[in-house]
Amino acid sequence: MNLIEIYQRLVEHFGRQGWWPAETEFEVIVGAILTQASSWKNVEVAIKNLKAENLLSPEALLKANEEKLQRVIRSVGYYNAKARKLKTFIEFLYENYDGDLEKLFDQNIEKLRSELLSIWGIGQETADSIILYAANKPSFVIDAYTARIMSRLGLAREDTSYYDLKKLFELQLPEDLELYKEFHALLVELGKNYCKTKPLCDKCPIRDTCEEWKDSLKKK
DNA sequence: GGCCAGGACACCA
DNA sequence: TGGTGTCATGGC
Repeated sequence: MNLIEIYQRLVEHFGRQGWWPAETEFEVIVGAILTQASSWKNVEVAIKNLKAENLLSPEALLKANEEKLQRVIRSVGYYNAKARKLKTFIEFLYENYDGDLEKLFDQNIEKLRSELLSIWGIGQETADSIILYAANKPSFVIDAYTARIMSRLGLAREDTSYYDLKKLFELQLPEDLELYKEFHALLVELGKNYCKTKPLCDKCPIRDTCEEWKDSLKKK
C-alpha cells in the first residue's frame, strides 16, 4: 500500500477536511504558533478572544501590549512563551517586509522556509504549516501524529528525522498543493481518532496495512 | 489524578 | 546530534 492509496482510504473514511480552519493568512500563522504542543480546542478560544479584542491583524499585534496578549491567549497554555513568539514574528515581519505578508511569501519555498526558520519560536512544523496553509505553496507538514502513524504502519523507523519524513512524502506524492493540505489534515484526524499513544485500531480505516496492528494480532 | 494535546528552545555532554 | 528539562492550560 503506497501513500496515495492510504490517502484515498482516509478521504473515503473521514471526508474532505478543508484545512486550515482560518479566515485569513495571518490567522493561519497565529494559529500555527498557538497550537504548538496544545490542543486545537484551546487555540480556538484564544483566536476568538484575539478577534474580540481586535488583535488579529499585523498592525494591531505589533502595537499590542505583551502582558495583555498573554491574558488573551491564556487558554492555549505556555502563554508567556507564545506571546513572545507572536511578538517576535510580527517584529520580524515589520523589520524585514514592511509588515506585508505578500512580500514575505513572494520567494521560493526553500528561501521562505529558511527565512521562517531563522525566526525564534518557529521550528520546522510551524514553518511548513505557514508555507502550506498561509503562503499556499506545497511544503509537506510533518507532525507527531504523522511520525507515529508512519512508524506504526512500518513505513518509517520511529527515529526518522523530521526532514527525512518530509522528503519521504514529497518524493512519493505529486507536488500538489491541495493534496498536501488535505493529506496532512487527514493524518491529524487519523491520529486524533485512532492512532493515539494508546491505539484504538478496531475501527481504523487502514489497520489492515498496519504492521504494528498485525504484530499485535500474532501475539494473541 | 495522571496523561496528552496539530512544538520549540536552552543547556549539557 | 542527541538526550533531557522547561514552558502551562484544559479535556478526558
